[in-house]
Amino acid sequence: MPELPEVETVARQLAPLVEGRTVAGVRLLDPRLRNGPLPRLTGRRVERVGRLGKQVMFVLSPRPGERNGGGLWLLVHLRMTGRLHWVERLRRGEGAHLRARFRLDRGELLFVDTRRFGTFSWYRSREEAEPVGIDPLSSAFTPRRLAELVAGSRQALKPFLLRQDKLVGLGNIYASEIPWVAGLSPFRRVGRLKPDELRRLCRATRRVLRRAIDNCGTTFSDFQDARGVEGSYQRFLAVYDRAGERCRRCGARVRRRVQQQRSTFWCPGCQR
DNA sequence: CTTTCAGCCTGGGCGC
DNA sequence: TGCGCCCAGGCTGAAA
Repeated sequence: MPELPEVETVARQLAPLVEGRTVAGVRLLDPRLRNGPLPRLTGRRVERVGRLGKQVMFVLSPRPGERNGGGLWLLVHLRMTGRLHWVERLRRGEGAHLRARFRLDRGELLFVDTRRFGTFSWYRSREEAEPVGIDPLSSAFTPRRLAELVAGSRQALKPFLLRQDKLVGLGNIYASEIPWVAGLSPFRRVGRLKPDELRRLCRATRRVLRRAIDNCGTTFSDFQDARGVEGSYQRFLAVYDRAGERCRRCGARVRRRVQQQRSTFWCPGCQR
């Protein structure tokens, strides 16, 4: 479920609970999580918890006493239903869909994932871990840069926004919300957007994401952040999951259409 | 380059 | 209550 704001929320809430802690033990309960032998984590200190694209990033110290050993960048991709949950100690009833446990010197970090799409990956440097797409909240994301990304592309706006090799972090909800805020139709060919429209798109992207982060993300059925608290951005959703309802801006009926196998929501009245 | 399709999983909601 | 279908905040690889 998580897109950039939800992942950012998880990382921010996990950071004070986990940073500075030392890994005391790891148990992978789902063999699908391994796309290779996981390096030894025991004894490493969690230096930092953050977000890299749509993934939660754990920067781990070298193992004490290990020769030539360096730091480790562990990325957790939550995909659709993954959740990272910090607990003082595992209680009964928390075992459902538990896929991995990271025991710390205080508390425990649980990875829970109903649909089992989530993945772990690890790298030896920040550069290696860095995604190719641009982070829309970074200073590199400008109308000018956006113009370069869309140059010559015939792709429709909404599918384009989902491309992680161009922009990292957007998913199906925000890829519908952003065009609404920008007043652009999700079916517009991105290569044909005018400079003024690209500026609006750029600004809308940042505004939507910032506001979503300020509200701890969007919560539907199964998203919970690190403490089990829910986000509240869903009350700001203008079009997503609102097919048939009135557009707050122009009063027209919001519509839904399947675009590249995924639901797109938009207002035909004010998105051009 | 772009789109479509199937697949990876599990569960909730709906109509009958 | 049960069954079959559709839906789901992500992504990949193969094929058209």
